[in-house]
Amino acid sequence: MSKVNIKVLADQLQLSVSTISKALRDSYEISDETKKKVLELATQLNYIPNPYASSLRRKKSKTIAVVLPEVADNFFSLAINGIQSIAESKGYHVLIYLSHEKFANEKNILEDCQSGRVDGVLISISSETNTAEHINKLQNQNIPVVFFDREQEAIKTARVTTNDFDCGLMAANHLLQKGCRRPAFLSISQSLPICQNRMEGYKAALQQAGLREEDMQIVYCTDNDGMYDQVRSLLQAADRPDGLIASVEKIVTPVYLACHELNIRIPNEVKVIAFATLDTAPILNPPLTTITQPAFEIGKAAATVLFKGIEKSAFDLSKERMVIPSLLIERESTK
Amino acid sequence: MSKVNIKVLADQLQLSVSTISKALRDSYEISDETKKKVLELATQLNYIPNPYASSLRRKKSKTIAVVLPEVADNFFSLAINGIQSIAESKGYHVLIYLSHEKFANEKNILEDCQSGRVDGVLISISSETNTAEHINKLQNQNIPVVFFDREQEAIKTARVTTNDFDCGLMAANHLLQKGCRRPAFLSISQSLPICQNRMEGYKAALQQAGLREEDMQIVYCTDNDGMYDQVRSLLQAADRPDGLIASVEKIVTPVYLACHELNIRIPNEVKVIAFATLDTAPILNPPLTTITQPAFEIGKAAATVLFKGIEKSAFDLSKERMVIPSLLIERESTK
DNA sequence: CATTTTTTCGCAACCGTTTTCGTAAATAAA
DNA sequence: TTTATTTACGAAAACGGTTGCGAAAAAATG
Repeated sequence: MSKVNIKVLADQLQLSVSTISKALRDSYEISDETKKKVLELATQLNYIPNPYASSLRRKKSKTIAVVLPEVADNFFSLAINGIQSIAESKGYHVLIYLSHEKFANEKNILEDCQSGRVDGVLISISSETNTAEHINKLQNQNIPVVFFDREQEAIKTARVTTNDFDCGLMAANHLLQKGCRRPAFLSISQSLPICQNRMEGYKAALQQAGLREEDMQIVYCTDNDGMYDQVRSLLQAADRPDGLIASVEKIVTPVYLACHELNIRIPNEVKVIAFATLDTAPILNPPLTTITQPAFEIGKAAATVLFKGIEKSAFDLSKERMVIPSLLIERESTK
Repeated sequence: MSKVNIKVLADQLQLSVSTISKALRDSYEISDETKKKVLELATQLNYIPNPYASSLRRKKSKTIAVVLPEVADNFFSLAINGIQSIAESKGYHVLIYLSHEKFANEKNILEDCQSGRVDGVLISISSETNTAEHINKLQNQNIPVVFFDREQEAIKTARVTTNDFDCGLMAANHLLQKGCRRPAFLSISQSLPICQNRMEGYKAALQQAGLREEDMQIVYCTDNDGMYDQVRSLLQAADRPDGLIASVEKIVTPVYLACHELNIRIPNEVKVIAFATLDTAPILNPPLTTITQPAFEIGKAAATVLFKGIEKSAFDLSKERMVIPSLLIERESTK
């Protein structure tokens, strides 16, 4: 209701609008005396500057966009936490956009990001995304983009990921070491580097162990709803695997449910390891061995490097590539 | 780099800036012919309007704020999903702010929201919040505020919650019916209505069953990190409860861990029921009986009513009070 | 053909803040 | 005292759209 802006302050203090503005920004051009008067009246009248007017003039929005496939996922919500913590400390605001794993959505979102609404973009691409143009367009507008976790390989910019290949290797080796002879790999996308790299690690481990390519089972659970059925039929097959690697968190519940349903005991009949940051992992039945990604740290690191790109446009993001290792936490599901 | 704005379009088409603007907004004042030309050039040059310039003039930001205690919680992330789905359909953008359960943070956030940055606010208050002024200030600036889940009772505005009292009653009755004689209630706040209401339901149920006030055990787990220890010492006490009601999701893991650690079997020695939207509930050890809140629907409903308040300022939010019931899903933990 | 109405567009103010530049007064240097 | 410099402020033009109003041209009406 009050609509108190700089003009109101100026009128009441018999000063010019520009003087008020400078006083509020603590300019050297203004005397300490008037600065104090301005500050006092400002707090008294509860003056709050209009960010959009400021953005318009300064061409800085003090806002970043976070684009992700979904938010109901522990990895992503922890990453948001990390991002938010950095953004807050920098005085930035965070817009959240969800692609719901659809390329078309992601494209629309990035298009909007070209408007000047945001100073930079943090993105974890959708599982459908396998082209780069829509991201390139953003970069052409001089809007820095940083990938976290799910990157698009063709784009030259900073990325913060975890050691996916190594973890794929570790996960598979862990299963082999625990006695699995035919572990399967459950993926959600043929294009996502995280899935591909984890899978390559899996393949490498199996190869080193002397298994042939045709003995490796890789199942793509692309359909979110059909996941349970896919896992179920995999476990009902004659040559069913004796180990499962869930490449992302959301595969865990279908896997456990299918095993319970089919009376397949974990870890006796099938061992399970999952890439997940589930905090319920230790209380599952049985407790789940996880490759736990440092989601919070990834978010923080990605935001930190993004702000470097935002704050000095000379900064070359394309050289930045940070890998924060995940941890294998052994629990009952692979005992 | 391109910096294509309305002026560029105007120059290239030998038209005035205002004509371009009106054409883009499909004004009746502009002929179909020129509209077409403008649209064509606009798409050709990849013109994207500056939202802040528009916001400044029209005094509409097409943006809402979502203020919540934390995002790494299934309830809240699902609620965000619901909110986002409505916002997206309305062409609105969503700013996320986290209070981390601190009143001071929440206050700062809401202060910023008075700037004109957002057209409305959806909030689930922090567990520390027990005053109303900071929210009132927002309303005085004519910025509609809607509560979801965690409301502040002194504020007159719309709220979307679940049937907390009934669920507290249901939860306690369920335990009683399953044979518990001394169920305890685990809360996180003395001021949050959700906790209070659920607790009142619990008390009512126990009273109806003939238990006296002094036989009711109510434990406040306010410290996030100390939760495990608190639960542990509760379970080590001589008069330890034979049933536990976790009033919020994040209490679940500490409870299960403490029980496992102390070798207290669920449900034989202690039955557990929790307010939670955990999708891992069915695969916990043992599967967890939950009061499952309709988080997504609450988010959707809250956003929907907020937009009513935003779109017509005549709309009286204070009368809106929607209660979306939760579901008791029985599983092994209370068998 | 004169007059009224409609169609189509441009001018200019405006949203609230920032910033360049000019200038009067105060102070310092000559 | 005169000149140079510093201090402290104001006027006005941005930033990129939006919108009320006026007006010329075209169409409709009498």
